[in-house]
Amino acid sequence: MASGPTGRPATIYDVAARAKLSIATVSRVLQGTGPVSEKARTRVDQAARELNYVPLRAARSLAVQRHEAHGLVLPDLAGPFYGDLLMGYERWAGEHGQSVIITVTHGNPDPRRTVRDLAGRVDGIVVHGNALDLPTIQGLRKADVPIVLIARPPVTGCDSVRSESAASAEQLTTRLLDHGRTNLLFVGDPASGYDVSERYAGFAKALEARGLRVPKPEQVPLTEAAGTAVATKLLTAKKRPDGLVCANDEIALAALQTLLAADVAVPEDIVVTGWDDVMAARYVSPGLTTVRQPMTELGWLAAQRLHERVTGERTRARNDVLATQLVLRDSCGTGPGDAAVTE
Amino acid sequence: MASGPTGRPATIYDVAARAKLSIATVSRVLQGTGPVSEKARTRVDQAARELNYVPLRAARSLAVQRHEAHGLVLPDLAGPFYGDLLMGYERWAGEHGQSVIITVTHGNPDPRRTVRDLAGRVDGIVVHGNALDLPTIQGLRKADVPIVLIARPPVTGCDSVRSESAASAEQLTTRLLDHGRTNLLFVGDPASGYDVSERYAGFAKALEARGLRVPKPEQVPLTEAAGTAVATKLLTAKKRPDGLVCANDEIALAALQTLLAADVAVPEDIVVTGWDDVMAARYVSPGLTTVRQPMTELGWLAAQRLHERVTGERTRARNDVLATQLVLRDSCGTGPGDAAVTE
DNA sequence: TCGAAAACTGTAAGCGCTTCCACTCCAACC
DNA sequence: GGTTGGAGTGGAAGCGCTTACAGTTTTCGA
Repeated sequence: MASGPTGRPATIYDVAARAKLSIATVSRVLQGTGPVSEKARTRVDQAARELNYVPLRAARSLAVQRHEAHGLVLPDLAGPFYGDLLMGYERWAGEHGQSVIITVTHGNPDPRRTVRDLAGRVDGIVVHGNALDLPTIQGLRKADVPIVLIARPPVTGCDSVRSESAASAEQLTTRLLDHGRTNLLFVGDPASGYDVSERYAGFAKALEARGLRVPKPEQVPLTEAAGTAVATKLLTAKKRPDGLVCANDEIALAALQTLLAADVAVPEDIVVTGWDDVMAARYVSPGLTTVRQPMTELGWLAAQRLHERVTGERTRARNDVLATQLVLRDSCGTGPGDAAVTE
Repeated sequence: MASGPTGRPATIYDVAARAKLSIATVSRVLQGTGPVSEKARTRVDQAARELNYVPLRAARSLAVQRHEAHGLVLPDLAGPFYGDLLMGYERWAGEHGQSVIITVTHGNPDPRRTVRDLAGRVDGIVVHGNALDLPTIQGLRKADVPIVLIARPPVTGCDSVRSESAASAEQLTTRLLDHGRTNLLFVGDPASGYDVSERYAGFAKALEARGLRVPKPEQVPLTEAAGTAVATKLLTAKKRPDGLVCANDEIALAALQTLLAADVAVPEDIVVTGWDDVMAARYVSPGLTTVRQPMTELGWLAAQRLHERVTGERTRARNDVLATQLVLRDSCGTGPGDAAVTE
């Protein structure tokens, strides 16, 4: 039997009737709240099983004023790291009985409306990068929606978690300078995200520390196509840079490939670095020097922070910054051999 | 002002009071149902904005007996293709006003309970691969939960979508045989998933068609570590295979790398093929011959199929099979040069 | 000018759960 | 033997929304 007497899905009333108990007792058995006799417990369990009873969460949510669900708003889902982020998030959520509802804003005609709708079915929202603009986030705050930001500058009243970017970019750049590079180019648009802007800031800081002029970044999207295009352009440039500090691995890999195909020696003529440590970074040769972010931990932590906010166990905003890891491979010309930090 | 008069979030009553209208009219304005005067519309819109009103979805779900949400149950989130699958799914769902709730079963102590809970908050469920065992799926069917299966053999009463596997595996294997390979090994455990078992079946069929003995598969997990291990073992084997047909790119890439590091020539001494066409497959050299699955379309289609079921616009089960694409690169020794199908 | 239909609005009855409160037992204690 | 109190249970009031139905006003044709 798949349903209640009316043919529609079984409700708590059907279970109560079958167990010859009140719905109050059924609820107590099913939720494990309040005292119930052993007899009641078995009768309810059996009735529920026989009726294939599935409690309607909407009714419970309405009654307890809690959804036990988190909203996760991402700009996109392309690339490997969103998977890791999600994995970390889902792990925490799953272990703590929270559902995760994901929403992608890229390509969405009306993100504000979508997110408002989302807010109505979750206890709090996590926003990654520029999935949402600031006014929208502030609008949610006004409606008292708990919010956690990932890879975004802190906003009053919101928690945030991100991975450290500027210092590692500076460290990476300094390392290239130490090994004799004099004409570095940053590839990737700092405006495409807070984390990217921080990477450029670190890059710039390293140059400034040496009293070097800071070149304008190559403001291209963070895609393989852009990497190919930039590298191609450089092949015919008058004064070619001797190093590319790329905003992510996609750019770096495509550029690297393009340079090699044109018989430019990497790392001898040009060094190339990326960011993210995607799988392909380990498989190209020369191996791509890059920076690994703890995406899984980031997701895990964001879930935890949001839950603290939802339950009210913490009210002061927190801004966490997780450490990244410089991964030295051959593409930067300083090899893992003399590495300060290796993988 | 962020909330109703009581300090708690604003409800439809608060909006109605502020707009000096009944909640019925407010509902009609907000949902765009029924006739409403222009004056009412503006008054409601303004009141809602001033109160930062966020409709509680749980209440609506309860009233309309519909969640407007899909559940997506995945075994895992590691690897790049879940991202693509999700992207496709989310795209369809987003365009049709459906929320997506994801659940990962791998590592979950009590998947049945988790999924039962999920069933209470969605209109239907999509299950990928062996995220759930058959009894659990049948249990959901008994409770009249619409179900769509991805990468699974069809189940009575459920829709399914998957990508073609056996024929492309056969085609790939045949190609290797055509080019003189005589001792192929299938690497990856067919028991790890229906799609993998199909790949092995296609591999076997190609061999049988030539009257060749079908070797037992190397029953290892679909990971880089396994690829490395298998390759390492082969290095010292008495009779080394002259080709590895790997169940996925992870295995293939790791094996390829290991062989090259040991000075085994690929493709001359051993050919290697993978499955999935991950990004790294394009960046290794020799490029990895592999099979590309339309993951995004798979997700997109699954969402559509589920929705058809939920709305009842279709009641007969459908089993869709999407075409895959053989991607020939240098690792299989037959190069893109003489390719029947290229990328 | 009247009447019927159309346009608009409000009342109230749910949707399926949780939980406060009241009530009934019955064992344990003075 | 009466009192207390805890365990177990049921009645009933919501939670915030949608919508059938009824009521009121407006419009428009005859």
